[in-house]
Amino acid sequence: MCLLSIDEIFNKIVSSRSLIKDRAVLRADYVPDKLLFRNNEITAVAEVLSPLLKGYRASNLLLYGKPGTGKTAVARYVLKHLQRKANELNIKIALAYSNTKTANREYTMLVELGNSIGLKFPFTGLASSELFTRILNYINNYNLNTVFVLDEIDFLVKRYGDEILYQMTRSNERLENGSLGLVGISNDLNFKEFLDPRVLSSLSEEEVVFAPYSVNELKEILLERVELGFYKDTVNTSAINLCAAIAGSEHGDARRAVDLLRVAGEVAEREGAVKVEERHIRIAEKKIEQDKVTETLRRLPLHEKLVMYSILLADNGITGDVYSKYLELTKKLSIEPVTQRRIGMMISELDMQGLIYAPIINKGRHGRTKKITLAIQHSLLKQAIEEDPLTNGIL
DNA sequence: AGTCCACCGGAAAACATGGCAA
DNA sequence: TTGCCATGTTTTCCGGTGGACT
Repeated sequence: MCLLSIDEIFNKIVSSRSLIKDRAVLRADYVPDKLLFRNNEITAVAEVLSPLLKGYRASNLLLYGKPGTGKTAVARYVLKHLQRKANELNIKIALAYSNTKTANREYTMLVELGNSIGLKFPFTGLASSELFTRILNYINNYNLNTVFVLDEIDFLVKRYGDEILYQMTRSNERLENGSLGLVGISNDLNFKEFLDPRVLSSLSEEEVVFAPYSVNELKEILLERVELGFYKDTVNTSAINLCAAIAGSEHGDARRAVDLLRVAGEVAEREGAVKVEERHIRIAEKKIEQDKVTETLRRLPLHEKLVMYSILLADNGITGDVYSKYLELTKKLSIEPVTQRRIGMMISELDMQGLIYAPIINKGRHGRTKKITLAIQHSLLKQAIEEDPLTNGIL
């Protein structure tokens, strides 16, 4: 595996010219001092939130647009400046941000929001409604004008329904002091259909729609990042163009463009290149895809990993085959198997995550089941199994 | 025309986890 | 502590199903 001695590795790194000057600038969540091409949006958001500076409640606001169109960046940007201004004027406001996709549970989201306005909560054990009541009490007691930014709100709604949002939109009626304004951010343009009309009308008191960046705009954004993040003359112009073109062809996604650029830079550095070229972008494109899969696999719970491996063993198998392989594996590792019903659910989940294909097929006399195949490279899966101390016993 | 396979997927019951209040 | 509660996960139970086969 390891062909180079550790010394050689260090030497190579030291001697190779570094291309990247400031890695942080090249991360997708970096918020620049000046956001390009989003002035209208910034103004709109700032106007909606500005009443806070006078001690009034801010209207609820819905931001939507495709991924990587700057919604999160604009929200954070405005929040940052708002907080700064409030400090300057010595006005007490509380601003909280939560990404409901990474927070992934209603509970975790409330904990995050509570924490960032200064509350402490236990990890588990409380009802969500209890958490929420506490948050409201806190706002009430300290007379805070508050804004909650709920990023990727469509995720929350699709998974857990809009009950919690309903509570939130109604909370101003429960508050005697202070206020709670909501900023919802959604990637999905159709997610409104999932909302109760009462919630929708309240949440979208104001709306800002984010249009995708054009290829030229992407190019400008990349040029700025290159300027800040790379040393002079280390990125080929055609590489930048390619980067912008790739991201542009996928609904003008700036996040993707910046990710591509960073990874390409790393690839080029590692191979000791003098410049980032087009081919580095191509390599980066593949690498990002693979890393995403590896990361998803790594995060999979034990039994789902076993299911994945069972699918590999029973290639082209149907649910029954996969389940019997799975039983063998659990026996080998001497752990308790779960029921086939549960495995069926896991298979559906893995299918939704895009790790496997599991269409239902009819074989007439021979029943009705799912035909299951892996949707990822087998080697990546093997690697993930190997890495995990809980599963490497089955190899 | 009717049977019957091999599982799907909904619903509810059972179990587990962890805070709270007394 | 102990009993209680809410939440989340897994099991149990079971009705449902499209088409190859008789």
